[in-house]
Amino acid sequence: MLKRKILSVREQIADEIRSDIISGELKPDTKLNEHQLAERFGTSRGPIRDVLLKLTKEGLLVSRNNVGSSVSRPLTPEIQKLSISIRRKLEEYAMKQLAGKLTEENFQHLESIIDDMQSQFDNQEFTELTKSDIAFHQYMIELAGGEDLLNMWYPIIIRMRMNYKRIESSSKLVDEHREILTALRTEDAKDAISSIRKNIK
Amino acid sequence: MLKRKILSVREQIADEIRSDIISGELKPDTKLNEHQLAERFGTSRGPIRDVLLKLTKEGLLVSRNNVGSSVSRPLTPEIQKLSISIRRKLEEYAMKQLAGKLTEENFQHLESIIDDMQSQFDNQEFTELTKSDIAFHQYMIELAGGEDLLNMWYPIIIRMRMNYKRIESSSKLVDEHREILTALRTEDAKDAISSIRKNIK
DNA sequence: TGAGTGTACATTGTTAACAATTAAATGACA
DNA sequence: TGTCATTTAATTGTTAACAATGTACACTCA
Repeated sequence: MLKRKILSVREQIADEIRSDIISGELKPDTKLNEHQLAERFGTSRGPIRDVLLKLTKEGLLVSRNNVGSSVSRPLTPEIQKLSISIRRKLEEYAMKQLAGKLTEENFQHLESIIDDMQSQFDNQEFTELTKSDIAFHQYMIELAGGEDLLNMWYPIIIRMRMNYKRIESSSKLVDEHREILTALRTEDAKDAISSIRKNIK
Repeated sequence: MLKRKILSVREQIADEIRSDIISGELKPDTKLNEHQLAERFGTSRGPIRDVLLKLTKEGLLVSRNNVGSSVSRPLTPEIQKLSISIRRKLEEYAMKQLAGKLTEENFQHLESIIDDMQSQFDNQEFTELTKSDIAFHQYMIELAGGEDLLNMWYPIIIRMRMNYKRIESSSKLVDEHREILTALRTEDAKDAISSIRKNIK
């Protein structure tokens, strides 16, 4: 049985603003007005401030005291490259922990995400596809290292996605993820690691 | 001339709670009560909530909806090891950027931090010493990669410091930092990288 | 006795009014 | 006309009251 995750109001608001940023709907340097956001989501400014603080800590926003929050600029190519190498290290670690250790329930969950990805790709819903991609890796990260690993991983990957274009140019993405699952079924971590290496670039 | 940094009320509160956590005064699993904290710092609960959210994003606290925040447990040895290797990657990157490129003003600032460290070590003020240690590296990280690099680096190092004991057992710490500065004066990044490698363990 | 239910309390979540700060617009003066 | 001071408006920061939620304890009933 698939357990439905309950999201708090603030988490839902955060998700929506995150989507707007990685989809490019909110462009870099756009200033976010607390009052306007409160109106848009039908809440007071309190929860909005919480969300802005959270997104700032994730690197998606830049905040200045008494001035406000605005959308971050994309990473420089150097930092982007560094981020990729760090993401690799984190996910290779996760693969090593998980290889041959996933339950059937885990596989089912991951496969259902891949199914989502397939239909999102077919329908050219690239923002949703990006979110599914993140969800897939996030699920494994959490399984492998819990909240601590997630706390290291998440800000890095979410920030990288701000200048993510590859997803529109390649149809191999879904296959790559199927390959990761196949590799994880074996005890040997080497296959898993090489499959994740292929996927992260 | 040394510019004095102005800290907002919330930043000061965050600093103090951070200190309490890395010093061990606030032990793992201790629950933080918003009302009590508000009273302690003479503010309302609003700013306190902001701080708790920030520290949660840094990994020092764990929060559950409608329940509250409590101090995180130390990292497992595996994750700690992984954190060290990532921190190395980040700081080696910084060294590569900075070698031979620091201004005299930069050196002065870093040397003044080392002086602080020396006197804190002499007076056995280990919590303050840890904070100076962080400040030293943080200054370089910010110079090398700005806010983006800092956002990746900070949660990792601050979380690691929760189980930091080495600082009490070694007197080489101050010397190691002097060596880093010496290495940074040369153009060749290799010395800088090897000196930072020695320091991070 | 003990599983389940209900109630009271403590704590977090939300709201709207108010204060403080910043950025923009206005006007005075050289 | 251009620069600087002053005022004004918009925005963020803070507060305290109120609402919603979760926890702990007492109670019921088999």
